[in-house]
Amino acid sequence: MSQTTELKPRKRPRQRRAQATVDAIVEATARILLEDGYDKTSTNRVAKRAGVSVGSLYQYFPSKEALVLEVARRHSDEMIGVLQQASIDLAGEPIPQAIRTYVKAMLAAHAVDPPLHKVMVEQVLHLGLDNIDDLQERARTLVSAYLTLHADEILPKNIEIAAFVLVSAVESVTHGAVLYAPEHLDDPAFEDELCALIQRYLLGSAAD
Amino acid sequence: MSQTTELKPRKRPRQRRAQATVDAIVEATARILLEDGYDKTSTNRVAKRAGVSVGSLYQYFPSKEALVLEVARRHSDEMIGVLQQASIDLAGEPIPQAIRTYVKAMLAAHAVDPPLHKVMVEQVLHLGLDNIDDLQERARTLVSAYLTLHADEILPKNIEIAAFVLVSAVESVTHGAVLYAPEHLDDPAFEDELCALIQRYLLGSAAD
Amino acid sequence: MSQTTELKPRKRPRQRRAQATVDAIVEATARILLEDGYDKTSTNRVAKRAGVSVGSLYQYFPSKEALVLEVARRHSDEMIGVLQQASIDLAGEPIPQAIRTYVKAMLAAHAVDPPLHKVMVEQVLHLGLDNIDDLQERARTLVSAYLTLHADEILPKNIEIAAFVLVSAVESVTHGAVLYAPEHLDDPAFEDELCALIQRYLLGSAAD
Amino acid sequence: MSQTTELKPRKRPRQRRAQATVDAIVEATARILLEDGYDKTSTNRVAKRAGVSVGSLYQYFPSKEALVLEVARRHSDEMIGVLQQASIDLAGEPIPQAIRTYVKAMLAAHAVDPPLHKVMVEQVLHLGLDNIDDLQERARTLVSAYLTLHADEILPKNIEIAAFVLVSAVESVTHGAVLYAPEHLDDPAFEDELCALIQRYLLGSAAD
DNA sequence: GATGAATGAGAATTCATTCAT
DNA sequence: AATGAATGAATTCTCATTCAT
Repeated sequence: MSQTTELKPRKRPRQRRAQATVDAIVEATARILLEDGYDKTSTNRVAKRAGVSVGSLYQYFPSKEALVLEVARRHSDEMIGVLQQASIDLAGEPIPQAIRTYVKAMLAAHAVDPPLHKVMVEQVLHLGLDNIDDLQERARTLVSAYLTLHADEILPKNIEIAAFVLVSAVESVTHGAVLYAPEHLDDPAFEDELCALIQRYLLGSAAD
Repeated sequence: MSQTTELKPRKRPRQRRAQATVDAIVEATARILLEDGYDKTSTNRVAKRAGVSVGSLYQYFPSKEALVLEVARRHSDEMIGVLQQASIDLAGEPIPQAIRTYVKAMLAAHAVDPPLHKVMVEQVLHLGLDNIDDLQERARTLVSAYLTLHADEILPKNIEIAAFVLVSAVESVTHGAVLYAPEHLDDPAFEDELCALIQRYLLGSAAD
Repeated sequence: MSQTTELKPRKRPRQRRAQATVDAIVEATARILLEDGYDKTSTNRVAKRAGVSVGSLYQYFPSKEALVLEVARRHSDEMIGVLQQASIDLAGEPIPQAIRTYVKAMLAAHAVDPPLHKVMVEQVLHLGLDNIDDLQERARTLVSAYLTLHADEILPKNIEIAAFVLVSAVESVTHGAVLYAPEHLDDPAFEDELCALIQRYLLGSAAD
Repeated sequence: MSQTTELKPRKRPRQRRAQATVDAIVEATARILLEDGYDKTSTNRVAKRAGVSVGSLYQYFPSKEALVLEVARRHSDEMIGVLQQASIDLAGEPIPQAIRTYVKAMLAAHAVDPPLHKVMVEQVLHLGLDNIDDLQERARTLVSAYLTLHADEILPKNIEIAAFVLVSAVESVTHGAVLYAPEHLDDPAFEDELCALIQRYLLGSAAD
């Protein structure tokens, strides 16, 4: 499970034509990953689907893993982008509103491309890429900072554990909904319930 | 991602010697899975490690996937066993105690064999086996039943959503601890915090 | 030029069928090497020519290089066998006769399979196999020992250098004849001339 | 082993800048050849190392082989240059002195660039280039001519064979020293021994 | 029942060479 | 003249699976 293979993209495309090639390759990878999963995603097939030669693929990506990693990175970046946006608003908000912002952001992040997200989690996890955890790590940092600022308003004493619990809980509930119960995602009752979970955890039932 | 391959073990071993063979194969699989991950777990290697010929392996397992699935099934069975045990006690307990029982059970279930659990999740998820979700499904049933019985004592109105949220939250926090923060597992403060999360979610802060 | 690839044969064939397979593979390799040289000797082609599958080839040889090395080893062994035979006779003979024995042996060794020898030297040298030098090394040891015993009968004072010069000279003249002037090989005058070269080097012209 | 590829340099560079480009390419080839051997010497890599584009490389060399051949040709030319120099002196010298001149010249020729020489022999021989033999051929001509002039002063009767034996012997002893025992190259005893070998071969021990 | 030799489709990857810009 | 993106045939090697012994 060690990583001997090179994982970083090989060279930056300089010409516009090259950038188009790279994009086509990455998109083809994502599509095949979605259709048939990691094991059946062969580099030759990706190349053919992208309308380029395998050679071109290897000009920009040193290995199949690097290629898939790039797909993961792009997806992860999009999800993180959504979170980042929220983190700005959130900072100045009072707790109940901040909770709502946070939950909405996590739901929105997971809504970016649920099928792709599912593939990343189920098919690509074993590559050992940290992109997926990236989101949680950033969320943890964000929440930790916020809770520290509001330490005397909340019930939990150990902020580190609280942040871990809170982020894990929201992530997994959201995540579970994406994977197994997508109908919950559009249900406002579901969002409310998640907010309630956190709010009571942090503040007790007083706020209700 | 469709499943064309046969997944069930081929035939029950009837003689004791045959049972020993099967066990050796399954254990060798688990060990190799742990050491090198799914991709590097080849049937020939498993056979050699188990001290039998590939032919024998295929006498009992119709495919590599079936083999890995059996490892997953055994692991899953153990975890579910732990939960089952708790579900008996839990039924008659008042909410705060039931929560404690449930959380302890989930922590215990994840403590059965954390490294193997990690491998199952990271390396084997993509086989599309439902074993892993099995635990959650059973937990959901259990929790759902319990909450229905205590419906008028708890804050959440929609029991289905509540059960989903609660089970997902506990599972993922536990799970996250197993994978990324094992030090939390032995920390009683961590267990307390998880109990607090649920208790306040169900009852508000009154119980504190 | 470093050797990261595994070079030793993978596993000994145990059944007779397997031994036949291995032999077929090695012989096919030699034939293709002779016909088209190292670069065009592909493992798939060898397998097809040997009437087996590539898989079988890789069951016994871990790499293309290992395969070619085995051809070299077998060839080298044959040549060394011829030398070994002579070394027994040679030990007890007086110098002029020993020279004749040695020269005859070297010519015979190079006559084992001249075309294959040529291929080994021209196509396979770059693998860094020491088999080829093996012959010279053994010859050097043999000559060194003999010269030491007869040290007071010969002109050269430094036995190590004398052995080096003598072995190199005979080897290369023989070798050169094999590669570029095969007509010399059957010419008794050529053999005589080689003997003369050594004899005068060791004893001066007295012996003529 | 037939040569379908074009081997001659494509076009003479006319401008000085172009000549510099060609030189850079050839030098880069030599360096990579030295570092990593023939197989790992790719045209793209050579181009990058030379600081030009592959396209430019193919402007001057029609194939990889042609490129390597040019390196060989330059090296060979240098070695031959050394020999040529000696051949002028040698012509008028008496035998013992001529032998010394010849041996010195061969040692000097092999000292031009031993590592490159080794690469040429070990890595490039299989291209079937005759450059390497060039040196021997010229040496043979030179020696043949000299021996013919001095036919009645020497022991060997068959001048052709004598020249072959003599040139092969000196070449291979020198060559062997370059490849496997470079410490001998600077040892005057080694040079003396080589001279002795030839002198006694041609004249008997009288001259000692 | 067991063995392990044999299979061969298929995967990843390279690299000499071309050609549009 | 130069560039470097693109090509794709070809190569090495793996591994799940079968089947004769």
